[in-house]
Amino acid sequence: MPELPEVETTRRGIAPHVTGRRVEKVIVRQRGLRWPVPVALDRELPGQAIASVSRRAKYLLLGTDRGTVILHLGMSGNLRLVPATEPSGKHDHVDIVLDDGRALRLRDPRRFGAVLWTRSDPAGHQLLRDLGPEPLDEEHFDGGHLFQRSRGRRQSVKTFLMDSHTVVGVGNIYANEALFMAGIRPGIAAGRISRPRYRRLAEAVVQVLGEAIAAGGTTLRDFLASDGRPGYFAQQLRVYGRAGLPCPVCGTPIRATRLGQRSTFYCPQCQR
DNA sequence: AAACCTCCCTGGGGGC
DNA sequence: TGCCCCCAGGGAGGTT
Repeated sequence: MPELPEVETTRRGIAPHVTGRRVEKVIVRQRGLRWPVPVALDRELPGQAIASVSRRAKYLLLGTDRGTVILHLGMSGNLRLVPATEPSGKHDHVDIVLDDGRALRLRDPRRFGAVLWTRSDPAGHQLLRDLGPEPLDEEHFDGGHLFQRSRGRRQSVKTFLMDSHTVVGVGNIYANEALFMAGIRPGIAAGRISRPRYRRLAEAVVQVLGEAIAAGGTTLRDFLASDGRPGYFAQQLRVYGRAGLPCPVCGTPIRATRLGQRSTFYCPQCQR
């Protein structure tokens, strides 16, 4: 499941190979992703040089002089660099063919991903403009930010943390992990958590995302880095998917529950 | 406004 | 072996 670390792993993998390359053509085999892949992409991207590969939240942005490709991996997507002649598989929906004989290939079995094209500043795009701060941006994300934003909120702290208006890029896996590391029970009302505890939570978010990026992301089923290799962070998960197994700190069996329609895992001893 | 619900999609796994 | 049903999940968009 691509969360921020998986998208960042992908960005780092493709950036050196893609930056400065010219797009030869765009092949769209399946236009029906989360939103239809716009025809303007096939019309306007070919001939353009890719000037930058950046990330905002879980969106990858390929910048050119003429516009920006906005890419989202959804829940099951991966983006790999392959020889352009490599036969496409069933769920290989879009190829961006480069001038060196390689292609950026989007595979996304569940088709929750997106490939969009915008001619104007992507930061002002409807999908990006209302997003909260980047978790790895020390200037805008810290415990004080979480504390301030959560005042008066009665929703659970886990749901609050996964809301992209609070902070971007923290999906279900890393929300579970960060709350464990901070010793906070996921179901507690966001507005009732103290400033010091939010400082610990912000630190845990930064730590777990950093660890996951260092491990190349988490591969549960579909995620592959741009070179086709899986991420190895799944082996380091402390609570996610570990219902009934011993807590890595105290040995108490991990509990599973649901919050906001999402599977939730916590240690009843370590998290209060 | 905040909080909750629904929907998009496919493959894998469990039950029978 | 095969069928059916449920579940996973990001996040926009709608409803209460």
